[in-house]
Amino acid sequence: MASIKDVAAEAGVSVATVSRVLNDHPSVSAEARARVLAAVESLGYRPNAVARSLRTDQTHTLGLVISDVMNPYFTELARSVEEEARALGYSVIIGNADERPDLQDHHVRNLLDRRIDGLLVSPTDGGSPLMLDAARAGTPMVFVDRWIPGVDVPVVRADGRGAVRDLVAHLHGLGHRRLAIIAGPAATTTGRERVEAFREALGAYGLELPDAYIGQGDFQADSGRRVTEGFLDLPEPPEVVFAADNLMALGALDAVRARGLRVPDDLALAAFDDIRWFVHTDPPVTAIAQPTGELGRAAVRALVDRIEGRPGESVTLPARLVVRRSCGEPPAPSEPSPVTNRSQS
Amino acid sequence: MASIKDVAAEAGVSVATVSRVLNDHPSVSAEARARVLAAVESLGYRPNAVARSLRTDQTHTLGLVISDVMNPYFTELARSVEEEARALGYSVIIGNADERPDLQDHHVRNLLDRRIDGLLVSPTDGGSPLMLDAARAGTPMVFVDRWIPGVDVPVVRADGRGAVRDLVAHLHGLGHRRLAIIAGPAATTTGRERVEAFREALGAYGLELPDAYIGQGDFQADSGRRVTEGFLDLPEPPEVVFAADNLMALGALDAVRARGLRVPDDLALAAFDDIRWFVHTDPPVTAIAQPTGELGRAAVRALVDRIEGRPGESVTLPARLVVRRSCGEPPAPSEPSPVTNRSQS
DNA sequence: AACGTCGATGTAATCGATTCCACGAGGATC
DNA sequence: GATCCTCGTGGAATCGATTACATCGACGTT
Repeated sequence: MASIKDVAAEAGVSVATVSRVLNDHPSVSAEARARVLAAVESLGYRPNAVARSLRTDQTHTLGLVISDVMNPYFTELARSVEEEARALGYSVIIGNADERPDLQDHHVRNLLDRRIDGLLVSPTDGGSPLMLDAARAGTPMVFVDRWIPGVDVPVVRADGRGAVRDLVAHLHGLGHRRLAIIAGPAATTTGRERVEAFREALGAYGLELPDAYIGQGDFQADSGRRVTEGFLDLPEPPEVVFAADNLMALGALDAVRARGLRVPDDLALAAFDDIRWFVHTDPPVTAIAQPTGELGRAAVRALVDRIEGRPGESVTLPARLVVRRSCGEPPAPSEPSPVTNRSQS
Repeated sequence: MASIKDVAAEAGVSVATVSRVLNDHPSVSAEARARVLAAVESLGYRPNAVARSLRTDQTHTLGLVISDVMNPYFTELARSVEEEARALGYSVIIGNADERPDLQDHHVRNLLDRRIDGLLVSPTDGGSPLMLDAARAGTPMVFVDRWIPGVDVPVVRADGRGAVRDLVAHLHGLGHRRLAIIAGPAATTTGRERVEAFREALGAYGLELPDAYIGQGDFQADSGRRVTEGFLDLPEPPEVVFAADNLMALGALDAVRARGLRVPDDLALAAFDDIRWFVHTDPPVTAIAQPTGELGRAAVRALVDRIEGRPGESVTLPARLVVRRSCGEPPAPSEPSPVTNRSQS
């Protein structure tokens, strides 16, 4: 692979001049520039990003550590992050923690060793010493979706409180009174908050959230199945379960189906996180939709602001309820299929 | 951030000794080793991977360029790739081409600039000059899922021919005679092969695949919807559509639903790629399942073999048909729900 | 006692870029 | 005509590691 020296030799100039051409510094003669460019072309030269990074101490790379790539929500987040980063001249290295704190640490360490310019994290747990140290040491960092309280790092996330209230209103309106939740890990902010929001919203209707109706999940499908089975075995099973993420909702669907029961007749279901497939499940699932793409983009902007010396602000965007049929009663004409075109009728 | 010099100073030895300790070379005294380790600990020193890569000309990093992160099939592939790579001591940088050749080139260039040790590609098109050059220049490379004919690069993929034959047998057995396909881009091997396998399998039953029943899709949901609408508008619409990937199947489902029609009564549906959600769609979708995880792992092994100077072989694994209800008739007891437990009856 | 060997260590070159500094030529200024 | 910029350029230091080579003392062999 050709290096800058080869280009310099080919063009009959010094490496300094080649470098100047490549980084378009003003003081290079048109003639030298042309010769360098020709040499670059003929050798198929591409600057070595490793060497450049060593010298400039910038990698133009962002690290993104997400909790679970197999979760469509995070996939979409990752995609929007990469898009926005690319637009701003950065690339992204994704680390998948699979909801495991040890793996999360592995990736954070790896990214730090590679001297990424900044780190975007959706923490799996309450925060490992490693991550806290990195934040304290001044690594530009932004939390997205989930965060760690007490750390001075901007947070970009959705506030689901309003949407959860809407959901509970919807459920109450359908006559449901025994409402249960499949919670996420208590070590995560989203795990705790969604339970709290749910409890609060129930309170507004004079309803309780008994311990037996709080199932401990881990944001993975299997836990959703296990918890749902537990609910169904209760002497007085709930009428509705609210899964704190889409994978646990999938697990709940598995459990209900395995018993030969039906949603929503035997058990109603709602989920946090809306994904495309929820439109086509049997029945379509009522869900709380986050502005995922916007979150990813805002997080990148905040991080790049930090990296480039600007403040970098926290952002909170509202989530919204999308009513479908999994809690009972057809949505009336509340969600007509967007593709239906009745203009010619 | 502490460098090797700081460690050397703190331990009272030269940088060479520090480096020897870190790479556990034999000839270091126990005493020196202890002092270095203590200094490393107290400074929280971590070697700079950028500097190390520059010197050793290895990054211990694999590039993975996939066609579409939002496609669950590729997500699963990416996950297994990362897992196996990690086990072998490599990290992975993922580039998402979004089925766009220009984006694919962007990522390949970026990865090459970063001097990744090897490249895993699932090409979006017939092969850009950039990728062909890289292969010719000796960059360790392996194609996964899709490939480019005429390039001397190992290919790791699934052979769907047998499964497609099984599918056609199943459809024929259900009485379907007018079978259509939503094809992938002709520029991709999987795009072409699936059509060919389908046509061949039909031939075995004396059935034709007329041009009108070949819809041109691009592996994205929207194209599946568009093509399906076209099929439904035909004077003689097909009885079955076979989508060449899961996203186009999702689009087909959208189209059928938008018209107020039902699967499989009005139109039967089958898909290439099996994903978890297909169990819970309305109706559950009959699909061809690839051994995705095994493909990802085999691809990494082949690539690492190449990188480390061993041959690195092509691998072809069989896909298999998973019958559900989207083509008509309940699966009889052919696919009992795996969770159903009738031991106590 | 002289020599060779071996183990532990340090010095310095190197990887491929960027960038500070010095230098020479040419033009403007007085 | 001397002085001073400005512009274009090259030389060399630098980033943080790895590693070939040199050095030196201790020890074993004859």
